[in-house]
Amino acid sequence: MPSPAPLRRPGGRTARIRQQVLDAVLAELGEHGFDGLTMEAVAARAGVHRATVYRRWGDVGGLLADVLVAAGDDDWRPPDTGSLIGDLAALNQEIYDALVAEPSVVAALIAASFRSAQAELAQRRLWEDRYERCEVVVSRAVERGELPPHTDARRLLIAATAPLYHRLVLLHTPPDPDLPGDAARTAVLAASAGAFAVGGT
Amino acid sequence: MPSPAPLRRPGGRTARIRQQVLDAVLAELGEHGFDGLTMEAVAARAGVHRATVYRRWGDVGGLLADVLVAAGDDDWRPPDTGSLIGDLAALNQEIYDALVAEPSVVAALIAASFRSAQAELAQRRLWEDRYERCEVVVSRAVERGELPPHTDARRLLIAATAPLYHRLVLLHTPPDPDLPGDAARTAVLAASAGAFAVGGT
DNA sequence: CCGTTATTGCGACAACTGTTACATTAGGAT
DNA sequence: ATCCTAATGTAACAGTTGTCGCAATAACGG
Repeated sequence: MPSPAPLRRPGGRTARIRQQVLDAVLAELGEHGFDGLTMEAVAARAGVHRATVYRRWGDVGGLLADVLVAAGDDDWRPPDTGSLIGDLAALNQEIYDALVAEPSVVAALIAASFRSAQAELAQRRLWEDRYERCEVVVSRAVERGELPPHTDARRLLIAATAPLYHRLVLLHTPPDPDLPGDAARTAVLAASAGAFAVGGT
Repeated sequence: MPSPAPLRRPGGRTARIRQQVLDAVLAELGEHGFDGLTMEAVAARAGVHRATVYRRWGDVGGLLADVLVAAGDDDWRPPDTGSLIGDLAALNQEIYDALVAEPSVVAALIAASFRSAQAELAQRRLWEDRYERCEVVVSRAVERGELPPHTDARRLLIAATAPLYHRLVLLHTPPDPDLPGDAARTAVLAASAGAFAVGGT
């Protein structure tokens, strides 16, 4: 006889409460930013008792981790504009918009990844997923003949997007509308010069 | 009669206690990372009463901000290897070493900048100072004829260093010894292609 | 519909955090 | 040396945070 199922009850109330709590987290995040995110406030806004939130999510990091897991369940796809520079510029524009939003939920999630191992792991998985979905941008460019074969897609993508995160998230420089396009153009130039060639080709 | 001096007493005991506390912060940071940094623990290790730390620094962010201010008072200069690629690679190697140290004080300070406006401001000033000192690397390369004049030094430096921070701090990918050199090489290729040209030249 | 029990609500509790008033110490000037 | 007072030490305090045992509720299987 197989083990008679773990006897979990994810239906009805449990699912409803999870949704209420995650919504409350996003709302609190939007209003008070990450620093203002308290277990107490989340529970109150969700109309749930403190103890419930503590029991199911443990701490703020657990809450954010669950939010990140839920955020990964979408059908996002990278832009498809017909050219590499266009795709990268559009992708960077999306990132830019998310980062300069006030307050930025994305920035708050990044901040959270420094305070909780759970959130950090969820964050890493989400990012891995996003970059993997983006690799098609590079393969399409290769097919169009814009790039040499054996181009390291990941390194190219990181070169294109890293300056955005670095300036807006770490350096906290004031937003510059040229940033997305400039970074995209720089990466394409480097790629054309063979900066991301892999193997001995 | 001019105002008779603010009547501060920065000498003797006050200076000594500041040093004790800042040392304690770095020590705690090295042992328990940023999450383990408590006002209580810092005070205890410094042999000072809690109330003193609260009065002078306010909170953890204030402590880190003061550490960052103290960290800026040094005579650091960027590497001078004789070539742009060499300078950037050496610079990136310094950054790499600081970021992969376990535990990394630099990473902890970055994390702190997300939790405290004070620390964030101090961090921004320190970074501004560092990047400014690095601009000589670019001007030397221009003088040597390695780069066209009117090259945007700041954008070049950020393009060279951003991938390091992005991978190691945000993406948390495992350390790769090739990273510093690869990022430096990519930036130089882009620069040679005129990616950072400024003005109409 | 009924019974089992996972899940939540509830309230009390200890531990921790940050503040305050007052006493004590020591820097700096005369 | 002596005085003034800035800076620190001390202890008590309210507010917050996280945990626990127990009662109430509702999901799931029959």
